Amino acid sequence: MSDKSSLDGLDARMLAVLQKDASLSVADLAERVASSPATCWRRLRALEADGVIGPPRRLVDPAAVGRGMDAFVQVRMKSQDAASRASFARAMEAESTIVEVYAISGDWDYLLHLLVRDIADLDDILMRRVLEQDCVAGTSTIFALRRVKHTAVVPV
Amino acid sequence: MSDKSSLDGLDARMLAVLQKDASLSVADLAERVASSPATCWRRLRALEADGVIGPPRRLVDPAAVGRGMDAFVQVRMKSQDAASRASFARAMEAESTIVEVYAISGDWDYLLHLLVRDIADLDDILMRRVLEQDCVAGTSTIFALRRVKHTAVVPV
DNA sequence: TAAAAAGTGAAATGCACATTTCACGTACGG
DNA sequence: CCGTACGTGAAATGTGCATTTCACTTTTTA
Repeated sequence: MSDKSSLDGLDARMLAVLQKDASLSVADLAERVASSPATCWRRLRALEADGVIGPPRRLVDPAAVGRGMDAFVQVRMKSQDAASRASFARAMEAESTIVEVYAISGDWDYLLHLLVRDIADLDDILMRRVLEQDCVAGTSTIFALRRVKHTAVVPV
Repeated sequence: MSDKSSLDGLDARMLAVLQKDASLSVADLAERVASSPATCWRRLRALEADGVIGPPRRLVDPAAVGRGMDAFVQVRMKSQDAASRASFARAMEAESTIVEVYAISGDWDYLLHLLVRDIADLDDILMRRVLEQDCVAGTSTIFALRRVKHTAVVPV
């Protein structure tokens, strides 16, 4: 897996299509990428087996379910020992509102991406799931005023 | 569309499943959420029609295609007039490596999320697509050392 | 240059699956 | 308390589609 050696032009074209719409039949996909159904079917299975693509998924529009606000929270830790990191990671996993967590370079230790209902919601989660952690020293919050661009498409 | 009034428990259960795996047949989905195929099929179509969910998609693992590095770039603008914003937005759309762009509160004007091959790649895009813009005053880059959590699942 | 290995595509196969129908239960408004 | 309107689910329907086979082409390697 993670074997990039086998990514040729056809794979790239297939991925470009499938990242945007995986509802097409193998035959339709084949036509779009100028290949045959049999070949596309085999490539598709190979991409799955190699872990390049996951199962088909239905992404939800956050705004349509009342989670229209993006918030980013930078976190500084008191200490960075293994126990603290593990406990912090566990806390992050437990909160579904926190959709992404990165360990980062620079002044802060972590960057969190949250999908919240409103500011009150954010405050609640910040208090209850982040600041409560005794390994956390402090945080800084950034609100998104607007989504200028938002895509789940990885460039191939 | 964006009509949250109609989101009941069954819809929520369906969304929870479909966000993770939309490969199931309507019959299998029905079983998972304790409902009937006919009802699930109708709800599914309604969720599509309301714009709550998009078409099925195959998400790509960035690391598996040589885009294993997440970078975040904060951008400050010289001015925030409509022309600058539009031209900046256009530049962001044009670069597929920049997967997310938010207009943000705080010291900076924009937050960019990039999926890059390596630091050289990031530097190249920063120079060519961001700093070259004459509406851009300055930037600050944050590297992700590690993905602690990463999900495309919007909490329902 | 020849033989082996890997990939391709047209066509055949069968079955799983979306979609519809219909009768029924339930909630709501007057 | 009754009628309308809406959501439900079991069962029937046809067909669209994944999957395989096989002969062929291209690439590799010795």
